[in-house]
Amino acid sequence: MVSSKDVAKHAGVSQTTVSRVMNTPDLVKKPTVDKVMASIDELNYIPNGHARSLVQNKTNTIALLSGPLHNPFFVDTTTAIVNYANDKGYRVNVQFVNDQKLNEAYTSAVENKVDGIIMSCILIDDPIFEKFERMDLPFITYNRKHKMNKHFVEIDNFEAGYLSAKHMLDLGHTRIAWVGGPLTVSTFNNRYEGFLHAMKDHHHQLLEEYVIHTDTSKHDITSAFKRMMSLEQSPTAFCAATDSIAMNLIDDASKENLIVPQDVSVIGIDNVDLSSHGLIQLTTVGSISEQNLGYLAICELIKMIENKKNSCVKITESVKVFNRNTTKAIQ
Amino acid sequence: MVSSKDVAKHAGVSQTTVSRVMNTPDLVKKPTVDKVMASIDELNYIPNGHARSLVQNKTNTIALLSGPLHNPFFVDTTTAIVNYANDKGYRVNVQFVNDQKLNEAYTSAVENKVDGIIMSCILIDDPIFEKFERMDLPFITYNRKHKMNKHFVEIDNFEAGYLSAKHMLDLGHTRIAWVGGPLTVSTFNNRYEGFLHAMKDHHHQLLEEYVIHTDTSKHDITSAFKRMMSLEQSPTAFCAATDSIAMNLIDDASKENLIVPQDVSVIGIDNVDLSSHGLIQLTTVGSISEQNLGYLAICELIKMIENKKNSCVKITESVKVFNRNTTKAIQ
DNA sequence: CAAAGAAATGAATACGTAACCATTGAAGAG
DNA sequence: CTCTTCAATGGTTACGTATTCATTTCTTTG
Repeated sequence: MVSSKDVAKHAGVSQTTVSRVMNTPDLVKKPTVDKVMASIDELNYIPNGHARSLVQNKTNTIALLSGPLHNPFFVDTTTAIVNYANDKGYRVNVQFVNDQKLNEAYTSAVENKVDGIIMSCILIDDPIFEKFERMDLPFITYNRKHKMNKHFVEIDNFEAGYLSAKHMLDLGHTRIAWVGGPLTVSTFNNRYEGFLHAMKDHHHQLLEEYVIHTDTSKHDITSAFKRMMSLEQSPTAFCAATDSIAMNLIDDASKENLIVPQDVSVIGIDNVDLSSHGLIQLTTVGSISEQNLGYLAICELIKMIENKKNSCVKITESVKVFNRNTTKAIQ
Repeated sequence: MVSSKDVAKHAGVSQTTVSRVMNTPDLVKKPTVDKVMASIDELNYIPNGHARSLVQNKTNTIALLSGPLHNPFFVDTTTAIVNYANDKGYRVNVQFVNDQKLNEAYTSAVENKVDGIIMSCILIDDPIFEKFERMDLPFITYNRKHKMNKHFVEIDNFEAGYLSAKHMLDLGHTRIAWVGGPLTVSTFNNRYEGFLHAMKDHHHQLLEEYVIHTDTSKHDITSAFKRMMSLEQSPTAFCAATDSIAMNLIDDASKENLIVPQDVSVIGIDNVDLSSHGLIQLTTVGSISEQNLGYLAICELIKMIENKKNSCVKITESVKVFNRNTTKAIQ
């Protein structure tokens, strides 16, 4: 492996000068620069990023701990995050984390001395939160948040759940189901709370069988759908906690030869890019500004890294219903 | 920052012993291990991956240069690649590369001294290919391949294009269009060749206006679609070079109030996960084994890294038509 | 023309780890 | 009891860079 010392020898200068040519060429006389550059080309020299990181204590790398891409929400956020970070000169280490392998992911990120961590996957009372704070390692969560209520970007999840239920109630539905996720996650928790609150505000009694908190796996969602549809009084409307769940439900419905929205109405939350696709046209609740949460978060994270400002980020985007073709008034 | 030297001092041993406790604890007496571990816990010591990489010349990091995630093909492959690599103990640096920023992506990967590179985005006669070979840096391409015809995993693209056209011909279509991508990319090139060959084999004359090689952007595909549909004799069947293009075409059609497959038939290539979704049911051509190309590629890459075997990987998966609901016989 | 200051370069060092070689002490063989 | 072997540990160095400080050379100015 050819190092800056090799280049120095070849060019007849000191290693220091080679380093200067790479980083602060203004401090080096023109002919020297040319000489060194020639040697660099000839020897095919490529600086070693690890050596640099070691001495500078800066890696230009960010760890992204994302949810799985089969959820289109994470497709949108991952794209936004990686592209913005790359534009700003940061590499991104991506991991798709299920809640089990979380600790493994944390340590991998920390060992690698990343400059910052951006993640969706954090539990409400995850102990890692304090660790990061103690380590003075910039980090931010998007979509989910920690009970400490700091360093997050989210949509107004309570309001989203509320609007979701209200939309169905306004359409005259009375048999309204909730298909959500684990309540240990702030997102699902708050959306469900909003849903409940809307039902209560409209003096609407909620059947216990109409509420299922899945583990968000396709399999679990399908079995939830089947269980509800086999009830004597099956739901006519499904409020899904995410667009991903909504799309799974619609898939399930179509495989049972049910037509959406004629037979059942489905509404999601997130307003994922895919939801506006011609074939899908999912009615959903999403940010009014239509700003990508991942984008908002990575902007803030990079600000934190570069300004070293400790200002505490708390962003909650307002939401509205995007009325498309998967919900319909009951006749 | 607390280093192994600090731990050593705190535990009253040498730095060497601390290193041994971390890596080869069998060589250290039990009480010593315990003492050191206690210090590690107390001081909150975390080893520095860069220092390790520097001395070992091994980073446990792989660079993934993927196409953009709005193409569902790359959603599937990225998931497979990242998860498998993580399972095997490798971190993955992901970049979503457009063909312009390719060189930037290369150098970022090389500077970071990754253990290997896995990429989709390579042009047929990309000079980077030889560079990697000269550097003795393990790498593999998936989906696309280089003219050197080495280190790749692909489906039988020629056959895929052939079957795509044949499918439409068998359904009785005569006005068959091709919507593809840049011919500088092996994938598009070979698929188009296959398409042409099928047309020729069936003595079918191809109209020039029925062939458009887009830049694969949504905008470009839409304008291609509009251009063709405004022809006096517009196509009744679209062979799309990828599922992503096919789904865009279907989206365009629906926005012009055309019904697929009643008004126009559309077939894709890739058999992306999303294509079997209940709402989409895209007819497409894909690998018979239904193995994810990204998975196949990352397996091979890690073998190359760990065995240091120079065996030249060439995998071409056979294909078949997955007949779903977006194509229909002409009456 | 001398003094002072600025520009250009080099020598030495630190970053944190793993690996190599050296040393110590204990156990076993003859 | 001595010699050999082995287990356990420590001292030192290398990895490749950026940085600090020192030195040399050039330029400016009174």
